[in-house]
Amino acid sequence: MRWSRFFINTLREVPADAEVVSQRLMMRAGMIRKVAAGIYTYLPLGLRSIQKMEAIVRDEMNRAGASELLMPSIQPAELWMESGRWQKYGKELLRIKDRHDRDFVFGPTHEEVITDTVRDAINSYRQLPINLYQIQTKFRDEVRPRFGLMRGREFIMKDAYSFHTTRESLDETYDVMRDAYSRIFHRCSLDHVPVEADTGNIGGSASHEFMVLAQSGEDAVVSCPNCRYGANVEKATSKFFDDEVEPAPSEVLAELHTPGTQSIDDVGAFLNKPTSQLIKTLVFDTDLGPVMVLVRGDRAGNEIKIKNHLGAQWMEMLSDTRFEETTGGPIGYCGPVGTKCARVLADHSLRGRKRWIVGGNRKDMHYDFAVPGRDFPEPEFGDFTTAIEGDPCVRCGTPLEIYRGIEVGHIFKLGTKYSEAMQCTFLDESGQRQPMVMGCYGLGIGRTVASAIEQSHDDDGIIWPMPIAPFEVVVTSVGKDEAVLRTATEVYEKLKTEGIDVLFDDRDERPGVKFKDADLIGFPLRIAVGAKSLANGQIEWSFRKDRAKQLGAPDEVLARVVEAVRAGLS
RNA sequence: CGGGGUGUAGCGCAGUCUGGUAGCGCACCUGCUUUGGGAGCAGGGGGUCGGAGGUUCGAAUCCUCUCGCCCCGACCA
Repeated sequence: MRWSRFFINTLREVPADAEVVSQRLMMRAGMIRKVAAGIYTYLPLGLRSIQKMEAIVRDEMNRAGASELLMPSIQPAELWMESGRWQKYGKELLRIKDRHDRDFVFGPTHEEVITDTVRDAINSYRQLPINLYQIQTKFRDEVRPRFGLMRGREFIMKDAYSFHTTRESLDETYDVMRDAYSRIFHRCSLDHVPVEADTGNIGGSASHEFMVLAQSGEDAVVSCPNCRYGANVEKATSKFFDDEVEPAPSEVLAELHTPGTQSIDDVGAFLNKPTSQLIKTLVFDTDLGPVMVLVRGDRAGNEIKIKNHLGAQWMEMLSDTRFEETTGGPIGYCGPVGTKCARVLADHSLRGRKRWIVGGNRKDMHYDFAVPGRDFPEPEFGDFTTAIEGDPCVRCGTPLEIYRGIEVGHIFKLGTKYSEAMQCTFLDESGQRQPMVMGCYGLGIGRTVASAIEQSHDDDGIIWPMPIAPFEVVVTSVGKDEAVLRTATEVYEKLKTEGIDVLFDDRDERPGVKFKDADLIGFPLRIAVGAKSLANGQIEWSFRKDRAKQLGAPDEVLARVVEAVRAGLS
């Protein structure tokens, strides 16, 4: 491809709303263009990277034994009512009506359609297991889209769904898919880690997320440097720590006058105690009624863990306006003694605690020496806080590390949630009708490409991993000298013949402009043909990542570049 | 959904307070010079100032309504 005939529009100035590196560079390099909030055009350069990513994913999915199909992006509401998600999914689900006023959705995911497809086509255990995937545009009406392709509303996703007769069969496919995911990210040279995850809206039993490690990641993951335990902090458990437990110097519940101490830090400062010695009380409104959660004063409650423990459909922090009537005490002085909440939970870090300093449910008042079971109902203990750096690993006790990551893939063992709701069944060997056991496997195509940029760039632009670079090589002609143009053209043609993805920068531009553009777009390899070195029969080549220039005769450079591309692809 | 901002040329911005011929930089076009890391000079094209209504002799500017977008928070694969 010749640059002069290709559609590339690089920007010298940074669009004002670009927040993260990948978004800024993709916009500047002319890969994407924003059309509306969270909705982008993939310009030719960007599309090439997207398509290369898709090709890698297809290759690995096919290798893993999955069959590609393509489902509609517009789906009838009936299917979503059948699964129950028409009610449950919320505003993120884009609902639309057709001319007959019938309800449809623009698919954010495809469990319903695939389950509908499979239940019609498959009736016998002989036809199972089966694994189907598609690469397709989804729409999720995110509250706040941001970060370009990393959190768009419209995005391209690979989603696969597997159907089985048994959980063991699902486990096998799950492992095969997990390996396929690792291969995919490995092929893109992405520094990634699979972690245990919460199943969220999709549901199911086990689930892993694939995280690309990057500063700009929206998720935090814990990782054990010793045993490789990894988990999203939403989910991560750590051993409970039974640290410096103070004995209670009194056996009698005592009132503590604590004027003007709204926050846990205020109380700690007033009593001259570290907040870890205090107990923080959180109150949530849920569909099961108000729930009180007690955690160590220096820890943050983890709403996902709490919600999962309760089995609640919805849950949110109790609003200020309803606080007093619900708990019987003012905000800032809430505590379990005399509470109106039906259920009281406590984080397992409090299990061995002897001295409980808690809110008094009255303004400017706390209690000291409170005893669970005596002064307030014995709480339900469990893991209700978010793990932090240095917590002991749940498996081996080693201090955990915390990283930021971008969730590029998420795989789930769904079990029979959808197959039961939608009667997707098969007849087993004994003629018994059983629900199929399902798995589902998502992978964000655009997000993966963006995360590659987050991991690999410098001040001047993108540094593409070879397999997803829009072009593998750029040939830059320097100057209008006839011999230069002739040699550059020959080099370009020969690379094409070798099957290399090469862009020939044949524009009538100054060298500086061409080099800056090449660095910005980030072609892994560059060949520059200029009059000075050509006078000695030499041309120049360099890698984008270190820019170290090497000279050689054209045929020699060609051979080296072809070799470097092949090495970069394998 | 709550709070805060912002909308002026393809991109980045000034002008709005104090109403009076719509500006600057980048990009684009023409010419000359220049040519190994985003050139210089000269000339040029491009705007119903987000939209609707109002006040006024006169509105980018003041008033009312509306829409889009951005940031923070809450929420969420």
